Amino acid sequence: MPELAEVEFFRRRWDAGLGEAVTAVQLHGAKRVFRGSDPRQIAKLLTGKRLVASRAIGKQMLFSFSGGAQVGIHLGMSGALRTEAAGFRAEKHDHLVLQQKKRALIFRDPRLFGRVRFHDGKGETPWLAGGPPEIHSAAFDQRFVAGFLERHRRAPIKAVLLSQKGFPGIGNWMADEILWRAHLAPKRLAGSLTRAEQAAFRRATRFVSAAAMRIIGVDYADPPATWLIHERWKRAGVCPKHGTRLKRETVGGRTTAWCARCQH
DNA sequence: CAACCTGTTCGCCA
DNA sequence: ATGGCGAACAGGTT
Repeated sequence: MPELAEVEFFRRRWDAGLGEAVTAVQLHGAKRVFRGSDPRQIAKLLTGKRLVASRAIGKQMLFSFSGGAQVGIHLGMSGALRTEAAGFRAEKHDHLVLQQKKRALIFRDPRLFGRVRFHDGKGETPWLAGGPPEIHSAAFDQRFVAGFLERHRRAPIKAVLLSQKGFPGIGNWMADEILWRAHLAPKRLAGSLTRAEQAAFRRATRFVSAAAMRIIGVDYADPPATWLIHERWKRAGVCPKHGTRLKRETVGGRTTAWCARCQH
């Protein structure tokens, strides 16, 4: 499920434990999700520490603990965060459980594409350094977007929009939603956009991100019925605007749905 | 049973 | 060196 708005939703679920100490850490060690860090070190250094802050950068979440320890979580394709009552016993796909006095914070990921990283707090977390501007930030301006499109001018716009180095947090459904709203066919080469199209594209990217954060990020509510998301996975999905049957094809390596009448 | 999946990374090629 | 692309990863769902 996780694109930037879903990431925001899951991050907030763990915020229930802000200010409180971790009394015990349970993990299923040697799991793929811990690749790149030692899960036993995570357990050792988090026990007794308070969860003091959290934030998200694109699809990457960062949880900060007293003493400076940082846990980075990426939800991959099927990851989720939730809370359960204190004393919760980890089930099959629960790779990391942080017990607190009043609740348990749980990371579950059946498909194991997600990832848990750990940093002891000395200096910047290396896996976040030097990333692109967040979509909602002032630095995500026309110059940045035009420059990124130019750099990837020979790739389809859909593939470019999925690149986390240019559009942090955008995933497959948001990309289709953005291109539909910007009236751009997914196979258009990124370098072929006119200045006006570039501007519409950036506007749509910001709009879909902001609206999704508001709607899905807060309580996982449904986007308005006028959005493409409700039609794009249906076998016989139609354009919300005029009911034209949507096209479906693999573009940029992912299943892509678009309206040939709206998008050129 | 086969196909499909809201993501990333790797190796190959131009 | 840089950029584009297909395969691989894994398990659940349709």
